[in-house]
Amino acid sequence: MKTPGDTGFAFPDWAYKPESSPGSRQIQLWHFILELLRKEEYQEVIAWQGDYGEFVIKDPDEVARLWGARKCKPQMNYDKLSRALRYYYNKRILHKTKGKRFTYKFNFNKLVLVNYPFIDMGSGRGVPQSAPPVPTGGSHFRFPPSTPSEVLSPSEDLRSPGVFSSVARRMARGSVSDCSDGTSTNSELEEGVGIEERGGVAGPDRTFRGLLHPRLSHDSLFRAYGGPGGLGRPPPGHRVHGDPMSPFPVSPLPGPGGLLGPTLSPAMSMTPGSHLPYTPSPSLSPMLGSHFSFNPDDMKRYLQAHHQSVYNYHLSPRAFFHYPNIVVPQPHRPSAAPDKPPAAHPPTHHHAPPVPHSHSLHHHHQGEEQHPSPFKFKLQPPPLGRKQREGSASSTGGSSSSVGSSYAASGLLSNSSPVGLPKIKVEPISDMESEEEVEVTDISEEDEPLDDYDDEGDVFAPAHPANGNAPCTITNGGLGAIAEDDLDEDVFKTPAAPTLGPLTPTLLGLKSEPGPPISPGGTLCIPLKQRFKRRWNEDQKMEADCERENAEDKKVRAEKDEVTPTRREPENGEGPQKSPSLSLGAPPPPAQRRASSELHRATAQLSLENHGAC
DNA sequence: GTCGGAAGTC
DNA sequence: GACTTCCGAC
Repeated sequence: MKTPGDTGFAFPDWAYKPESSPGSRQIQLWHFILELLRKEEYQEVIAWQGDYGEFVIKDPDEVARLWGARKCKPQMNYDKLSRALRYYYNKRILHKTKGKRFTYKFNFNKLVLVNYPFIDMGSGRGVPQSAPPVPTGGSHFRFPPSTPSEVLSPSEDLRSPGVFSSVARRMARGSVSDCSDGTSTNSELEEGVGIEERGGVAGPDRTFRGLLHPRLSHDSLFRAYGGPGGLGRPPPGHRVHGDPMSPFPVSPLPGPGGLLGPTLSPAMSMTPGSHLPYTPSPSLSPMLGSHFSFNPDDMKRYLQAHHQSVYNYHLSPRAFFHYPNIVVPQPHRPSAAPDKPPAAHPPTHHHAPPVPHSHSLHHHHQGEEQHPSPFKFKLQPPPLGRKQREGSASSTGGSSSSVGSSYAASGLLSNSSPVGLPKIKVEPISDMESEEEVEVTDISEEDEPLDDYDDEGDVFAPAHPANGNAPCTITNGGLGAIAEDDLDEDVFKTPAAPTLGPLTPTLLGLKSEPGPPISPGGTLCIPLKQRFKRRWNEDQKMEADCERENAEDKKVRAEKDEVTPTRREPENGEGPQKSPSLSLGAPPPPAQRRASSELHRATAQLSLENHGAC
């Protein structure tokens, strides 16, 4: 059985520290697992096994019990604990080793990133105090050296908590539970770290500093990996080509028996293909060559890229908006570099300027649609939603390739997309607006010709004053969501039944445009033109009827006139007093009615000219 | 044994 | 947010 000391399977100290659990003041399960893994006394309970980062829970019940003790959950059992572990799957912190019972594998990529939310990326986000140094600017990201003697002086060896294996050995004692005393969530580990740090660096960011001794230069730190030739060259025997299991284009981790040995975090190499769906970054493409570089800039770029891959499981453009210089290659990894637009990504583009943050991009997007995006995106299009699939099936244009090309060409889901491009769902700012967006899309598809898509606006939406582009404006977040799996179906599908409510104004404004608007009172407000037309039809019909009646009337009158020739006078006098159209029961003489119709017609025309609409 | 949804807790 | 609890499905 391997012990952390034997195998070197030990994580950096930050990984064991509860405060390195972002967003949680309590110890997290993966921390606890690491904690157990590093303690020899629990080797019979849980231990590293197999591939790097892989561990097996030898005694599930005991692990559950320990976990329950730590969390003061006496009812804890392996079923529950394993459920918690399974939640790590989605977080890419852990994954299951299939076919091996009780065997899991850490994804160090994720752990690094979780604990290195570092990359400032211009967002102003600070590095957590508990986080180790990160490869930004003057900081030197450091993975644990293989042995203290390789890199560190004896004093450094003693002081640097970065020498994980030695630390781990010394740490492997004491209680696991913090439930009883409540004084420490990581008692013995913190104790150990504290011991070291008492002799070394203290302070709120002691871990950070502790991991990066001031005396350690970048060169000295990475020469261990770079070999005698300095940076960029692996030592003899070191694997040169990218380890598919490694987060690095060329793994800093040697294989078993490699030069660096297992003192590197066991999980560093962990997550292969499924978690590394692409070559870290084309901007690192020089690293794909025959030498590996731990150049901090390269590291930074790598980690930036990987930051995306891990945090954004499906290369959501939402995140790439933060790092627009990152071009995500298509699956054919080796050709990633040639895929790059040379002009946009010259080799000298390594030292990319600070990438604009999402906010600035947002701004940019809103105000400068006419300008081609300076950012080069090469993102896979989101999976087609149902509606999209149906649409593409029925239409000749809008192939999936055009989706991709539209993404790649503009870098933004630009409204300047030519007709024929697939209609792009724009993620709303809120769920509520999502509903609106769906409506907008539906409307535009069904009721509006493409010509009506607003070239000036941000979305494909009918150019209608009631539309109101505000909710349709693409935000960086909104755009990003296009590629989000979880949104794909929801966003693209046609809502079963539009729910009125807060959406009503927008919906009505959009949907009702072709039809008659609804008056505030709820009655249909028939357009004036239509009303006059109806009136005209009525008049025409009435006129025909009246002429028929008139014929009979004449006949009757002729008969009556023979008897009472003066009876018609008063009847004629009633005519002007009654509108012929309002007095259907007693129609005026034809001439009068004709004059009335003419009057109506003239009135209608006049009204049409004077009034625009209802 | 493993998985993941759902609801609940803190 | 990070589990915990329960549970049905495979």
